[in-house]
Amino acid sequence: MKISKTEENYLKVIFSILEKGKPSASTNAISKKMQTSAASVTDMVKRLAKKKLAIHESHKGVKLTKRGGQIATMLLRKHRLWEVFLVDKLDFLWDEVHEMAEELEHIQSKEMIDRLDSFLGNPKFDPHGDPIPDAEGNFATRQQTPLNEFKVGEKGTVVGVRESSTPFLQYLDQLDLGLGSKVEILEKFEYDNSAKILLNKSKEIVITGKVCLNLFLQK
Amino acid sequence: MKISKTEENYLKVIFSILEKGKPSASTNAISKKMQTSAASVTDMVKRLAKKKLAIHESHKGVKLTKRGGQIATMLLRKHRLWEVFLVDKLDFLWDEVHEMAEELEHIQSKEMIDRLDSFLGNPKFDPHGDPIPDAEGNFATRQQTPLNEFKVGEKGTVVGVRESSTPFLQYLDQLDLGLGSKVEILEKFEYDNSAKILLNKSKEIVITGKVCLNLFLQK
DNA sequence: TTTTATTTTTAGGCTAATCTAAAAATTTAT
DNA sequence: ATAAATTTTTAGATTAGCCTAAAAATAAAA
Repeated sequence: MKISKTEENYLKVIFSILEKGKPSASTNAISKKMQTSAASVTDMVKRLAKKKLAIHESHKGVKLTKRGGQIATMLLRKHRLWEVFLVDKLDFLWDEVHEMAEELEHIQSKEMIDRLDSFLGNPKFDPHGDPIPDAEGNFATRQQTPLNEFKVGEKGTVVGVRESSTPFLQYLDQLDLGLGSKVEILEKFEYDNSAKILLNKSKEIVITGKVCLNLFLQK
Repeated sequence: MKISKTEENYLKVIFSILEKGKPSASTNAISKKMQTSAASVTDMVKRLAKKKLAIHESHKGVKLTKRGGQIATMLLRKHRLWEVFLVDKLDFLWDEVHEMAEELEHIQSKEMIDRLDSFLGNPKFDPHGDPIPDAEGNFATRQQTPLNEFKVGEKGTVVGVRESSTPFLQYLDQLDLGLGSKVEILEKFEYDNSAKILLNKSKEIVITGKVCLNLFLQK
C-alpha cells in the first residue's frame, strides 16, 4: 500500500504530539501544526485509519498503530540523517537545513538511508541534538536536563535544543552558545527566570528565561 | 509560480524528445514515455502552456519555452549529480541508482545542489557517461562515437551508454565492459552487426549489434 | 443543571491530475 | 482525391486533498 507525502506529514505531526506524552492527538492540535482546517484533518485521519496507520474514535482524537508509529519513526530517521549530511558534508549551518530535510525525508529507499547512515559514521544525534533512530527504530537516549532546572554552581555541556526554529538557532549562534558549549551557572534571577552563566570557561553572559527553557544540557 | 512534480516530469520528457532533434514533441510520444493517456497529455500540455513553460499549437505538438528548457536542464543536473553521489559516496552500482535519482531530482534548493556539485568535485559526467549541466545550464561536450561506427583496427575507450536500463547495464557488467574499458575492433560481422573486440588489451569477446549500437566510445 | 463556548464532524464544493469514450483533425493509402 | 487509419482533442467522470459553512457533540461556566 502506497503512502502519500501528505499522509506521511500527518503521521509525523501526530507522532510528535503523542511523543509529548499526550494519550491522543486532537483534531485541533493537528490542524494547528499542519496549517490546515479541522475539517481536512478529520478527512485525513479517517483515511489513515482506513489504511491501518491510525486509530480514530469520533470526538476522541487519534493514536497511531504500530505501523503508523514505525513510519513516523523512519521519517524522523531520514530527516535527521539528511540534516547531518547537509551540515557535515555540504557545510550548511544548523539553522539552514530544516526545510531541505523536510523534502529529503520523503525519499523512499530504505537501502539508501541505511547507506547514508554508515557514510555519515552512524551518528546518534542530529545537528540540533535530537536523537537519530537506528535502522530498527531505536532512539539513543541521553541524560539531559533543561538549563532552567540547573542550580547556581552547577556545570554542563549543551547537547540539544527544545525548539529548532531558525531565529532561535541564529540567536544561539550570536551568543556563541551552540552544541558542545560548556556552561556554568553563576546566578539565577527568579523574577524573569534569566541567568548569568560562564560560557566556555571564558565569557560571562546573561541569558533570558526563554533560552534557559529551550536548552538541554548534560551535567 | 510553483511547479508540481508532475509538471516537472512532463518537462523532462518533452525535453528528452526535443533533445533528439525533433522539432516538436507529439502528444503520443509524450504519452508513451509518461505511461499516461493521450488525453492526459493534452490536458497537461495546456497547463504548461498557460504557465509559459511550453508552447502548444493544437495538433502540432509541443515545444518548450526558454524557461521550460531551463527547468528541464536543472532537473537533469540534479538527477545526474545525485547519481554521482549514490555511486561515488554510497557505493551503489550504476544500474541501481536511476529510481532513487528520479525522486531526488525534485528536491528544490538550488544552493544545495550547487554545494553537492562541489562536494562531488564538480563531475562533468554521470555514472552512465551522460553530461552534467553546470550551474548555468551548460553541458560539457565530448567527442564520442557509437561503437557500431568504428572500423576494424580502430581503438577507443567506453565513455557512455545510449540506453541506461538496468538489464543493459548489468549485461555490460557481466561482460566487464563498463565506462573506461579499452576496446579494439578485431572483426566486424555484417550479417548481424556483431563484432569481435579485444577488451582491455587482454580478452577477446564477441558483442552483439545491439550492444555496438548502445555504447559510446572516445577514439 | 442548563446555558454558553469550543471542538469535531458532516455536507457540499473546488482544483490537479488522471481516466475512458467519442468526436474532430490530420496523415496515409488506395 | 477520396477513403481508411491514426493522432489529437473534447466531454464527462473519478480521486486525493483541500476549503467554508453549518450541524452535532463535548466541555466549560454560570
